[in-house]
Amino acid sequence: MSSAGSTDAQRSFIEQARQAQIIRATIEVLAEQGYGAASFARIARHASISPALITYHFGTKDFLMRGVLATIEERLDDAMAGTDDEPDSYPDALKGMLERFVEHCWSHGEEVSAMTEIRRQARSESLRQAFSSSHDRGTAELVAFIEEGQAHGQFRDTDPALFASVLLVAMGEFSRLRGRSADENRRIAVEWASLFVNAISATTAPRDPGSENDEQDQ
Amino acid sequence: MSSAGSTDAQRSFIEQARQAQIIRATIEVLAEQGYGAASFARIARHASISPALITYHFGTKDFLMRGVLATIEERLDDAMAGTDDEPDSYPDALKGMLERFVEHCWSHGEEVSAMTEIRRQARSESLRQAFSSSHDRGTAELVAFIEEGQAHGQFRDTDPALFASVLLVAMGEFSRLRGRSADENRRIAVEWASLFVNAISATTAPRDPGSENDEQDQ
Amino acid sequence: MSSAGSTDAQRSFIEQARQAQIIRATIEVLAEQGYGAASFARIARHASISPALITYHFGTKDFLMRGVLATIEERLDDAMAGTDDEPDSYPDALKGMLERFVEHCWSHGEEVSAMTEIRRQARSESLRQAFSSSHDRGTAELVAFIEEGQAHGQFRDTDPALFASVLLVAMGEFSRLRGRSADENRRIAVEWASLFVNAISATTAPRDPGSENDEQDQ
Amino acid sequence: MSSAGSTDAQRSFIEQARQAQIIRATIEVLAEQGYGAASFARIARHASISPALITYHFGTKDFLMRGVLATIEERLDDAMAGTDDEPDSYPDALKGMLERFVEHCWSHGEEVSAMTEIRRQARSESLRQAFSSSHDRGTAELVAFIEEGQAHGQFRDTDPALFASVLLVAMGEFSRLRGRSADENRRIAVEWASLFVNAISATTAPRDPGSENDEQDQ
DNA sequence: CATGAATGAGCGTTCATTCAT
DNA sequence: AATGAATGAACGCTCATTCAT
Repeated sequence: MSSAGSTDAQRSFIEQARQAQIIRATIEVLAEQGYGAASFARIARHASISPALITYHFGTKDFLMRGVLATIEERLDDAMAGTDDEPDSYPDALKGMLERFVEHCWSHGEEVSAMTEIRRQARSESLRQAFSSSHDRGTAELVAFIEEGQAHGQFRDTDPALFASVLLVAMGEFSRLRGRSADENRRIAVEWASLFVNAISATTAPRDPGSENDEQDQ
Repeated sequence: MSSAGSTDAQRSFIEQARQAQIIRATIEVLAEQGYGAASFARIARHASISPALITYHFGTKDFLMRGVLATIEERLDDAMAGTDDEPDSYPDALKGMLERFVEHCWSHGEEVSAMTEIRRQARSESLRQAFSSSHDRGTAELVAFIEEGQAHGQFRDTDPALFASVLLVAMGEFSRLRGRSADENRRIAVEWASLFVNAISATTAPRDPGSENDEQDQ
Repeated sequence: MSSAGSTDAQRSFIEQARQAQIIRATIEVLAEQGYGAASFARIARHASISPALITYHFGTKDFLMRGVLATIEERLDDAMAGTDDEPDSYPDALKGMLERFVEHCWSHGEEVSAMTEIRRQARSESLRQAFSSSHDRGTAELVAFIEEGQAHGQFRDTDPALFASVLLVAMGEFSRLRGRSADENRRIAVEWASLFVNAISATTAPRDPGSENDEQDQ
Repeated sequence: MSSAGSTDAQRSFIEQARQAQIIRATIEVLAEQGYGAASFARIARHASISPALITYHFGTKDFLMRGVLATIEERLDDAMAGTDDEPDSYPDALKGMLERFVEHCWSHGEEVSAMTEIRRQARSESLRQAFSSSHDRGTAELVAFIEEGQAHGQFRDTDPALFASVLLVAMGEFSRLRGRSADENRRIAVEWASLFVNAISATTAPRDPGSENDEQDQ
């Protein structure tokens, strides 16, 4: 920690930088050309390095993809975490979450595309496990959230697991919806989010006076 | 050999039969093992023919996939066409359409899975065009239908193109939602369809004067 | 059998010819350059074909090596089989066997060298099995033969299994012993064979009158 | 760094220690996993060092193997040297030599295995030379010894060079003969040695006084 | 003295495609 | 109409070796 030698840190730095560079190149190739084109040769060409360097830093293609995946999911989780101030209602909370997701899709579109590519095509057991575990976790959180909202009468009485599945699928495909301008993108985001918020929100006399009390504890 | 007149027809018949056989085998391999495994060798083994025969009948892999696609889409279109008796309302019409779609997904699951596989993985320009053109056509029809429903006050006033896109994406991914029993599948189908019908249907007294205030807090 | 079409036979002929050619090339590379150099690329270059053609005909390197092995062992077994006229005594029978072996080593030296290379280096389970089964069979035959000779008092009372092992090892390495001329080779062969015949033959007054009767049933 | 005078010696010491360590690790990998697995990476992992360090100390793989070989042969030569007290007869001397060899094979089995691995697989010119020169030297010594024994009438009148070759080959392969227990090993060793002693010794009533005329009938 | 970083060559294998038959 | 034979390109991966530090 206090040792003068920067060798360790330096080495670590180089390795981390290389790994980050390779992961970035992999994401770009995945997003632009698809999983089928994401060979070591193409990724390496994209990063202006030798294909063997990828093996050197990641061992196998499987490890590379897992590294890519971990990076992407970490950033996505961060982006989805949201701010500290709690929204007033469950629908608002859902809306906020969806909008944060949309925001991240646009600011880090390549990552989401790449993640989708890996999910769709990866046949290795370890990758499938990685996906199914993160998918299950995401589904579980979403289901719990929906059930809470239903308990408060703010969400329609529909099957939470089904809605969660549909929503997650829609999120997985959202990056395809792209407008022609930033403004249009913004409008699309808002409408897209409200589409699902509407679909799940309780309908009859929603949010009208007299039922405000059920929003207090959220 | 026997009758000169039947040569042409015979050839044509044999050719069609072969192409159909190959397409069937391709669909099965795509659905069961994924695009990455759908090599000529595997398809040919599945059909008990020689790999060269696929090239002979389709020229390139791209043409094969386009042929597969055309076949699948044609059957899907037929299935979606519906009966002649018009439903009473636009929401009912939408619901009927979605249910026909779901029905087709289950009765021809392999085809829909295969179509999804091709859409996801195919990177050739011609296939992308094929997809985007059929997507555009589908979107256009759906948009027209939604606009009609909106004009009749039966559909909520949302962006028709966006809703169409979301719905088409959801349909493309629907085959993933699969329950554990036939009964559960039926329930899922009904809920899934009504989810989107609800999302687009005009709510009772939607947005009429007196409830405008519910948009204020977002 | 009587069908006019020669297609089947022809196809089979081409395939057999190619396989034989590849096996021959493999044997040559193995004998001249060793197992480590016996890559598909080098074998193919040696046979003036494409490396992929080896995979086409043999599937995997393991299958190729097993094919090579089967060919070599078949020819060796044929050569060792000997003639129909039985020798007079066990030592003579042993001597005849060893001389036939030596003869084959020189007329098919490359094959024996190649077999040795494969045996030494092959790490695949299937190849090891192939070798150990053929080795066990050879050992068993030899042991039985020695025990018979011992029972007739013509072989020295030594451990048959040990002698068999030593002899098999010596045979495996025999191809290294090579003189400078055909005559010298012939002399070496005779001396080499008699070395082991002497080592195992019963010493005290062998084959002198009075013990002739024990040679009758061999 | 501390004392200028010890730099040279220190370097030399460290260098020797490193080289010895690497050679040891190489021998172990060769004996346990075979030549094909003896890559720099594996050797280095076995020695808990970096692969580059091997190149640093030995330059090329060829030099490394030559170093390994020299070490092994030196130890083997030491072991074979025997004690100062001369045995009574040439057969006894041969027997003693073979038993010393066997002893070394068991106490330094890994080295002998490693040597065998290198001999079998190494194809570089320099290594072949190293082997053939040591082989020639061994043969020459053995031939001289046999000729001496023959001159004293204690060894059978057979080709000394051929016997030497056969014996050296048998020694090279001896490490394969391994029993299931220490006792069995001891028995095997004795029988193995006496097999060759018998094969070369003058036959009837050998070595006892008054039977020197027994060389007539062979 | 020692190593991490990096690479070009080579490995066995799969692939879509060509072509003579 | 159909296929076996054949190939070049590409794949993920390991290798011995180089070099800056």
